[in-house]
Amino acid sequence: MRIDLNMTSTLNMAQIERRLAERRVRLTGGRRAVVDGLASSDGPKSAAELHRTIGGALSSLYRSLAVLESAGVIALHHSAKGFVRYELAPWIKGHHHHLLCSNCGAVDDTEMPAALEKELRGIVKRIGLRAGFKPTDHALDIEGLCTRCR
Amino acid sequence: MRIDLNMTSTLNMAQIERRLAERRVRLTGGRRAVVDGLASSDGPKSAAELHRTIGGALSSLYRSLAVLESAGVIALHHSAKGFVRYELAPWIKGHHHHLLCSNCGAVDDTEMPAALEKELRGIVKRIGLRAGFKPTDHALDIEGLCTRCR
DNA sequence: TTCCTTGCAAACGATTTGCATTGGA
DNA sequence: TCCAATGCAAATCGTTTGCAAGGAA
Repeated sequence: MRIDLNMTSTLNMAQIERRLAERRVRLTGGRRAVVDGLASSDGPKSAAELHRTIGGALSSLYRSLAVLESAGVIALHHSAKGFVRYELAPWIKGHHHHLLCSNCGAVDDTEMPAALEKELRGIVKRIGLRAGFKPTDHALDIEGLCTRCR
Repeated sequence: MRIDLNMTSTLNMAQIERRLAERRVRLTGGRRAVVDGLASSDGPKSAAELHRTIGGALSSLYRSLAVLESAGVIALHHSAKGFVRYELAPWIKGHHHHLLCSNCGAVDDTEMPAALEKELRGIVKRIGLRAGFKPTDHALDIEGLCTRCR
């Protein structure tokens, strides 16, 4: 489920720039590299993976990630194996779920058809009612074998 | 080394003992304390939380966790905030999902009614078909406000 | 005895922080 | 100019490992 880089850089990049400007957060070279790196990815990327393509000081990368996260531009994802990965926030790349390959460790995004997503929201809502819990978000991780490994 | 014999079910404990015996893994005091600590919990516990009640050396606790995990008695859970928590394996406590409170950080287990769980399995299966992915397991984390915080 | 487990301390890897330097508005 | 961003090195945090001592079979 590859995100179209051009679409992201034309349509969404303007939104990202506006959001950062509103919060007086500068979109520096390093930060833009992070956004681009994540926008052109099939799924969430770890700090180390980003660092491999971006270069520069690791600490600066972490600082960029922290700034972008608190500005709501990127989100953290914790894989089943405990790896921390980063991805563009849902309002940019859309609500989606993750396919985790138990063989090769790959994490891929998957957008669900609206009907399925609606059904899932219904389930979440009903669980909330049952448990006296007020759901605001949900994350469905599916583990199994990816296209390449099965 | 404090050993708490507050086990949820003698039945489960017998199964656990049998499984460990089969694999020639000794159920020592420290390991039993881990199992008891997890059995008496409403949700997954972090190593630090377990250590607070169990005592002893932290490294021994981690070793107990590793042994029990490779014996299939406990499972790891990575919360949305990146905290690693441990819980009894699904074959002991049943398949369930997690309610994550975004206010107080609590993680609670929730077992879904069979009908809902079946519906969820259906969704997972259909996503797998769409993406050419062969699902073996799934994890649904619901974020929101718990009973106490909402 | 001979494994296996434990405790302690040191090592480790990922991430964070202090501080001096650089760079853009 | 001035404040924010960067690089580097040191510090920190959770977790793991080496090794010697303690216990059970």
